[in-house]
Amino acid sequence: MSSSIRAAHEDSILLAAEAVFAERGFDGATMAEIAARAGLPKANLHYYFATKAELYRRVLAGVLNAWLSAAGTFESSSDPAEALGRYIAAKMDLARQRPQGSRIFASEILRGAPEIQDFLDTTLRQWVESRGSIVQKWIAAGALKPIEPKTLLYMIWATTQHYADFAHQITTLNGGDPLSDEDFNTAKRQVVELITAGVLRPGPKG
Amino acid sequence: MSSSIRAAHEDSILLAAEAVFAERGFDGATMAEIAARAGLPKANLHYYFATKAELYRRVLAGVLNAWLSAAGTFESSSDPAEALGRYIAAKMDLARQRPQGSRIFASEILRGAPEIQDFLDTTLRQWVESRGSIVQKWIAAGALKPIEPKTLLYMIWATTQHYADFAHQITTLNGGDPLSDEDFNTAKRQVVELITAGVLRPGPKG
DNA sequence: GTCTATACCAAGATAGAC
DNA sequence: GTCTATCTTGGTATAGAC
Repeated sequence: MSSSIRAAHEDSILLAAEAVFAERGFDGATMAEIAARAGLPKANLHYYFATKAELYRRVLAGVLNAWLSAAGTFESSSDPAEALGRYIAAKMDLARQRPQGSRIFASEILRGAPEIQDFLDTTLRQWVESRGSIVQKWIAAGALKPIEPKTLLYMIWATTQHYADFAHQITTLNGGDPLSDEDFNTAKRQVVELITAGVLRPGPKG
Repeated sequence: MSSSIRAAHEDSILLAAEAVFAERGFDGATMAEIAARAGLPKANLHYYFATKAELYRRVLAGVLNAWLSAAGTFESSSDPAEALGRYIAAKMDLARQRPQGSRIFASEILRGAPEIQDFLDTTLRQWVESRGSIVQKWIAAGALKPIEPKTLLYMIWATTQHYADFAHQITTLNGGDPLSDEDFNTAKRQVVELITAGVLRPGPKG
């Protein structure tokens, strides 16, 4: 490794930045707090990342990568119920394992997506088009009820991401304790069942 | 009216503040921008609202009132399908008519609800408990599939609020144009059908 | 190549004018 | 009672030291 100090410091800064951006949003986050969590003097951050916006973009890149990874689980190969169930489960797992990423994404959209408009216009749009076609195909085959594919996708995104973005509210309504693994897994199963039961056409085979 | 100047200025400030807080979040919003939109010199705002936080709290109060208004449509009187459908429709209408309020609420939860923790702990918690009991009753009566009531409520909140909170993403995926009234009403109908079809027990009567 | 003292600016709040 | 010139703070970024 050519410069292990740089690599190590960049890593700890990115880790700290992801946490702070998730908790405070872009404007609420301060370089001082990120530096403190990274264990570095605040002025030092600007040596590794020229501006706050650049650091934010680097964090966002990691978030979008994780999103794409989960998005890849939506496959046309298997039957609709299995494909949808797998995708919903993957999105629930992502919300559970990387809640900070989901919150940063939500915050970015709320602000009008100044930094990820390109991602929305290209990658996301193509993904929605391709998966929308798959849903249309399933509908045409009589496996799903007729529905605008985007309505289904939005419901899946909204519901799964809610467990990350509104975790604070969920915790409050859970008596102040974060959802246990057991409760979360129950929710995951019920979300999968509720959505699939809602869209699957009740066929002759039941 | 004892002081119409005060009343008029407070109103325009609150209106401007709601828009700016929704677009930029608490930290991103500036008194200068709020003042500009309200058509007042910036320093003047502090005469009507001592601090930025106080102005924010006043805006939040209006947002929570609108939420409560929609929440009141969840009634135990009618049958489950009708009650759920009515509530989901009311939440969709709220998201359409007051998207800024939904965004401010989302942003506040993302930040850990520093200003509305009391609302979550008291009003919201009681509401969830009472409506959860209704859902439990419907399940016991065999009208709904067995499900944790909160899972259902979270799905309704997440999906309906998504149309306000992620409107920018939805617009992008709609080719750059905001959803038309027609498209939105179609989505509303499909969301109602999808969720009710997902939770209603397929009874002998069909 | 790595780090820090310092500059500069924007934003919220106040003291005091009208 | 209404409004504004001014202060202060805290935050990003830089110029320059080690």
